[in-house]
Order: sequence, then structure tokens, then C-alpha cells
Amino acid sequence: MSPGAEAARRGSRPAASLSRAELQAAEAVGSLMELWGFRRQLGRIWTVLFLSERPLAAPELCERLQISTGLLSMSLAELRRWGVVKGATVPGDRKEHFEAETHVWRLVRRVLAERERRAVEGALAVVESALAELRGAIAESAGDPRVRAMARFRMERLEELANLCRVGLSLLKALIDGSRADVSPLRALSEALSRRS
Amino acid sequence: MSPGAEAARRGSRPAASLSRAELQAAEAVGSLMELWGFRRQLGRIWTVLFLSERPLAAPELCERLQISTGLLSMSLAELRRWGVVKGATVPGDRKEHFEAETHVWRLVRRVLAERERRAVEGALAVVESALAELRGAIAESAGDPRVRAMARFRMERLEELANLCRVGLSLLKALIDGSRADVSPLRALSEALSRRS
DNA sequence: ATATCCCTTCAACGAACGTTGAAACAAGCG
DNA sequence: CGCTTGTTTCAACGTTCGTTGAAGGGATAT
Repeated sequence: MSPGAEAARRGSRPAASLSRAELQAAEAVGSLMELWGFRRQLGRIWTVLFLSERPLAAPELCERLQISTGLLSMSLAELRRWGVVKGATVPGDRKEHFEAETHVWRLVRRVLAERERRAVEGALAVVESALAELRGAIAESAGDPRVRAMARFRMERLEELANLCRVGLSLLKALIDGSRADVSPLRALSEALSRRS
Repeated sequence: MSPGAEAARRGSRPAASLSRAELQAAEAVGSLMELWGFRRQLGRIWTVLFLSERPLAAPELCERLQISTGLLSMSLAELRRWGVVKGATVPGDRKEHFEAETHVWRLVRRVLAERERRAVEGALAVVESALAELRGAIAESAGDPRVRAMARFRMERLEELANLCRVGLSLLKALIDGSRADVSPLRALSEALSRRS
């Protein structure tokens, strides 16, 4: 079929196709963001800005995305906190305008660094504290073999979790620093785990 | 301080330390799972099973985790769907018992393959359909320069998004297939993006 | 068959979350 | 100064999501 057939079939003018494409993409990015634990609107707003040649002001964004000014304001604040959108002043217009950070990989890096890394570090800290608790239990058990055996077993397993965290952290750091990342440590760990069970 | 000092300070017996360590770890894994878009209970349950030498039955899990039988049943069903927990029958006990899949990397792989990959593929499909829509708009515009310029710009940007999806997919595939993963394509793309802006 | 035990399903509740609209606020302008 | 215009904050609303407890279903033993 001819290139414009699809749009023609729907009886829509070219301009409508433009905004339909925009919304489709916004929705796609929004869904992805949602899957990754962010608010869907953050993805939608960023996408509309990313697909716009010039910076856009609030009213225009509200209209295109069909959201209230309040929600837009809050979402933009969060996007700015993540450094994903920045304000821009357009000559002869009092309104503040916004434009998307277009260095996409930089965005991903920032998120990885500030959210995932923090989370994994937190988990690792907890696991290590649990390990300490178990060391204490062994010392206190004063020879009760049931307790000692159980503590030992759990320590082994927790050590595996801790190692997984460490490998994950180094992988994250590799990604963040932009160097090569090698998953073979993960595989090695996995194989070590399989062997034991 | 001596190894058991912490537990001693809290005035708890070694056995209490054992389950405290268990719950701490369960909570840590639960939080991580939550961050990644799963239910927190899935992580908690898996962890308790992972830290247990023998398979556990429902009542024991309910008691340790303080959740209802209904919730446990649903969560276990989901864990089994992900292949993360499997049932086991214990000789002389009618109850069904459960044990954790201990090949942790295999778990991660499965999730990456079935969830993230699907999502990125879906997003890519939508972006490509948006690109098609824009091609149609250009064809239909019959020379209107405003429309054409806008469509062209959006197509460029959408192509960037599509490429990012493709790079992400290949990275995911590399992780899933367990081979090395190189993030340099991502960096190259990122730099291409920076240059333009 | 009936009874017992265990697992699953589901309606209903409550908490958490996203969203709105209006009110407060800030900033330029007459 | 007020008046206008643009932005942020926030209480209230509606929805979604996790969780419970009880009812239903399926085994196995008596």
C-alpha cells in the first residue's frame, strides 16, 4: 500500500498523524517508565518535549497530554530533579518553557547511579548485618549443634546473596562509568550456585 | 566488641537471632523486588525458602512471614509461574512443601527474558508504527513544508528512540544468553545524540 | 459416603497512589 | 500599588493495589 494509505484510511489530515505519532510514542515510553517504577506521566511528558523542535510551555503540554496544570507542574519538578528536563526562557514570552535532555544514555546513567545503586547498596548492608547477627548467634549458642548448623547454613546462603549484590554493584558501576561491562562474573557466580545445590 | 555482643545487648537467645536474620534478609530482598516492580511478598517468601535447609509447608511460611494463607497461596502460584519456587513432597506429610530455586542468575535471566525483553520489544513496535504514521503524513502533506519539516524532525528523534530500544534489546539478549555484554554501543549512541544537540 | 485436611478462589476492606481543581503564591506591568 | 499572568502547593477525590477471611473444591483416609 502507498505510504499515506494508513492515514488516509482513517480519514485524517497529515497534521493529525503528527500528533498521533507523538502520543503513540509518548504512551510507549510512559509504559516503559511505569514498568521501571516511575510515574507514567514522566515518560509521556519527556517524550513530547523530546519530539519537539522548540521548547514548550505548560499550557501546550497540558493540552497535548490532557492533564491538569497541577499534575504537570509536579511532574516537571520531578523530571527536573532527575535532570531529565530543563527550563528554557523564550524571548518575548513570560511563560517558562521546557526542553528535554536529549543525551539519553546520560539519563539512564543518572537513574542507575542514584536509584538502583543506592537500592542494591542498601540491600547489601542489610544482608551483611544479618550475617553479623548470625555470627553472634553462633558465638552465643555455646555449642548447641542444631543452632550452629542452621546458622552456618544461612550464613552460606546469605554470603551468596551478598556476592550477588557485589557483582550487581560492580556491573552497575561499569555501566555508570561507561566502560565495558562483563557479565561473566555473574555467570561464574551462577554456576558456583548450581554446583552446590 | 565480641561476636555475640549485638545479640546479647538485645537480650535475645541465639534462636531469635536466627529468625531475625532471616526476616532482615527477607525484607531486604522484598524491597528490591518492589523497586523492580514485583510484589514485595514474592521476595520475602523466596528468601525464607532460600534460607531454609529443608522445604517448608504453607503454615510455617505464613507464621514466619505473618501473612494469611490466601496471600501465601497466590504469591506461591506467581512464584511458581516465574519458575522461582517449586513444589516438593515430603514423605509422611500430606501437605505440599516448597523450595526455592537456588540458581539465582537463572532467575534473573528468566525475568529479563520474559518481562523486560517483552516490554522493550513492545515499545519498539509502537515507535516503529509511529514512524510509519509519520512517513504517511509526509506523503499526504503533498508538499506543505511546515508539516514535512515537523515530520522529518520527529522521525529523526523517533529513530533515535528506536535505536536505543535496539541497543537495549541486544544488551538484554547478551545478558540472557550469558555471554559478554558490551555497553559501548550505548555510549556511541549517546555520543551521537550529544553531538547533535 | 462422610469427614478431615489442605489448597485455591474471591468478594470486600483498607491503604497507597495518581490526579484534579482551586487556592495561595510569585512576578512583571500599568 | 493593584491587576494580570503564570506557577506551585495542597486538600479532596477516585482508582488501583495488596491483603484478609471465609467459602468452595479436591484429595485422602475412615
